[in-house]
Amino acid sequence: MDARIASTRQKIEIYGADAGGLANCPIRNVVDVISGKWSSLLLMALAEKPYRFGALRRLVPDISQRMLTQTLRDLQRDGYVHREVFATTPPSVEYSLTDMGRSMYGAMEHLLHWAENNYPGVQAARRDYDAAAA
Amino acid sequence: MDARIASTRQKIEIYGADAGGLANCPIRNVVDVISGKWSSLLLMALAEKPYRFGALRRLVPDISQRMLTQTLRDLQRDGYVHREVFATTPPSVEYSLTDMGRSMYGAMEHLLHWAENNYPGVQAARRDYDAAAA
DNA sequence: CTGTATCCCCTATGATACTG
DNA sequence: CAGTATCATAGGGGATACAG
Repeated sequence: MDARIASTRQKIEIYGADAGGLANCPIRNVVDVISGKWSSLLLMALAEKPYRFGALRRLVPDISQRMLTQTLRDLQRDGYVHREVFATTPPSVEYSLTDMGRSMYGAMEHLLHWAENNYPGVQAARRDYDAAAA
Repeated sequence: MDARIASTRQKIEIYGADAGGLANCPIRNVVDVISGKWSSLLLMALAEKPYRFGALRRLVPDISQRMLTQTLRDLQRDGYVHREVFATTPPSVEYSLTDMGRSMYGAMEHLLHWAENNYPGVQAARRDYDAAAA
């Protein structure tokens, strides 16, 4: 048997069923964060340069304040985003990618680019599927 | 202004706010599918070789039949997975990656590998964050 | 300016039972 | 074997109001 097959099967079995179920699956733990409704957009923004809270809000106009706060906190908790408070009046807070955040973004960037370049193909497949179903 | 910044800002503004909101965002449309609870695991499996329905079920033991069916159908609809029915008795169905599926998986693979290799760092960041909060 | 605190809804997922 | 149908549930996400 191909070693790669055994390897992947093992990974799936390990992370799929046993202790803690998927809770301990690295893939799940990382993908979960970037799969939030706003995470990829915010990571894209912060990959360019640091932004303040209000600036991010303007950049992603239809995000609610609650979700902006929460998504940033989640990204910070996992070590992707650094939060720095400046004791100005009124206070300002700047968000930026950590080294780990940049590293992770470098890995997910491939997928984002694929999405942009191949979206027409996905749309076409979807149309075909829906047409066949009708 | 850096052209890359303008480019990304434009993307975010385009996909963030206007016609249809995020509904027409390529990134969202692609990431949504792979961000399902089981999608990445199933894509990993099918990237190795084609599998039959029951085999996938055994490979990912804690997926419900309902979710296996639905996830596979979603992946098929977007053109990542091919579904082939064999007129045996009882009938058997084989799932495999399409060319587009393999292409997409090649792009997301970077992230999956990053996750496996850097999960300890994420866990550490999480511990630190939680410890500081307590 | 940068958040928290509530309330509410909707969708994703699960459990179970049934079918060609 | 490979699904579909139905019911139930938890949590993600939005709207709004309040606070340091």
